[in-house]
Amino acid sequence: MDAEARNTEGTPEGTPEAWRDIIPDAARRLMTAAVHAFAERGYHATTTRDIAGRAGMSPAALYIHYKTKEELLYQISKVGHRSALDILEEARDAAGTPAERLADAVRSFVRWHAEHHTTARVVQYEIGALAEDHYAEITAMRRASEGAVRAIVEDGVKAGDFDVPDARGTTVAVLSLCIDVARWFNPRGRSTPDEVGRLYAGLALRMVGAAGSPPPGDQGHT
Amino acid sequence: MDAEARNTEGTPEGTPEAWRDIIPDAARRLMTAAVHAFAERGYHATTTRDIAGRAGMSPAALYIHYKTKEELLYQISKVGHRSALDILEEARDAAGTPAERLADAVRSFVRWHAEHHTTARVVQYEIGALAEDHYAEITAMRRASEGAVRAIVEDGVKAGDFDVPDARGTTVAVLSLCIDVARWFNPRGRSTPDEVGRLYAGLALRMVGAAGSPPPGDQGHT
DNA sequence: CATGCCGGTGAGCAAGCGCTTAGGGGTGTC
DNA sequence: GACACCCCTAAGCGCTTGCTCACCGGCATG
Repeated sequence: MDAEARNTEGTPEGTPEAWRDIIPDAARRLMTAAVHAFAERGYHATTTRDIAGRAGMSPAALYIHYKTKEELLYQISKVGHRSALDILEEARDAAGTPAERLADAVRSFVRWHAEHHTTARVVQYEIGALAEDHYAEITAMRRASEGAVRAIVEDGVKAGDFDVPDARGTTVAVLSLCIDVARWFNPRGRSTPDEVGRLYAGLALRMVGAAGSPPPGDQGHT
Repeated sequence: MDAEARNTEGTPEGTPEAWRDIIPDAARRLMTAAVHAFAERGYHATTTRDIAGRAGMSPAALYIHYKTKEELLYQISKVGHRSALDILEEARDAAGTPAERLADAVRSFVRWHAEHHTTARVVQYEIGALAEDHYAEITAMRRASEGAVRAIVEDGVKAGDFDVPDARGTTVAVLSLCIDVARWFNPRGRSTPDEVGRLYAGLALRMVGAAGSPPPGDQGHT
């Protein structure tokens, strides 16, 4: 037995809302089956027989809805990155001080990575298995994500609210911190997605030297 | 062509010092070949023929020195985790204030992940492919790493130097930040391992609310 | 009832996988 | 020269892989 097989989900975590509109039903079932299989074992270690089996279908059924196994990964990556990017762009365009917008971005981005850590793991760690053109497309979305966060950070610097000598490096660090949640988060562990989100929002504010930011975890809606 | 194949190293990054004492020579050549192959394509996508080919040998030669492909991954994981753990424990046991020790830990831990990002990628992202007993052994070393960092953080809290409401969560965040360097670091990118290390040491000090910590990147030996 | 089509299956193909085995060439010892 | 030893190779075994293809039941339509 592989170590990854041990890493099973307590709850199947449901289906991200973004997948509701994937029809027909069989295509969606195959997609969620693929997400769980890819997250547990990795793309290359997952067989098309495994995916089809989880969806309660024969191996051949997969190819009625998807041209190849790689196309399945591509669709998952696209939907996942779209969700993540929406979160960050919404925070970037929201009203409020830079500190509020950064905290909001980190809180919801982290919460997404924790709640949908199965999807997030595939989205963040399996892109290397994409074909060249698909890889380029996804990379563009990732650059857009970084741009959204950097915009908030630079707003804060301009307003004099943040103290950041290296905006680009600090942005990478903040995003990196959020993304890595997908690697270690365990739904049966000590903290809920909400708790991690609030802790991390506070940590991010400290990282950018937000003036008078309270200790991490103390700010928020509690 | 896979996206991973695009992710080639400019310089082959040499061989971590820890591998000097792996003999015979052929075993070491196979090991470094495996590290590069695993880092580029992932464990499951790498074939034994590929590893042997990179080492300039026939596929069968691999099995003279290693029982299985998995044992190769296990040896790499063990050597890599040993190096990383040594770095953190050295910083934990060093003299100096908690702030100095934390900065030192983060700086050298990050530098290791950037300089040896090929090895680090395998060490951090392929452990799921280990067999059950090997996985357990490596997991113990990872817990020890977390313990070393938490010890420094708790020292700082006790001394009144740090302001950390959630020591365990903050420790996870700091370690997570460092580890993720292996995922995004690019030796042909904007920053050197040393620059990232210094930036991150400053960010970590801010995360723990170290009293009077200067802006990240400004402290250090410059 | 006949027809066409959508969404599915069972069987299987060519290729590639991890790993084994029989054997061979170079070197040191006597 | 005979021998043993180590390191390595050529060939290939048994199996799994991603994917295909001939076929079929259920259902709407005329």
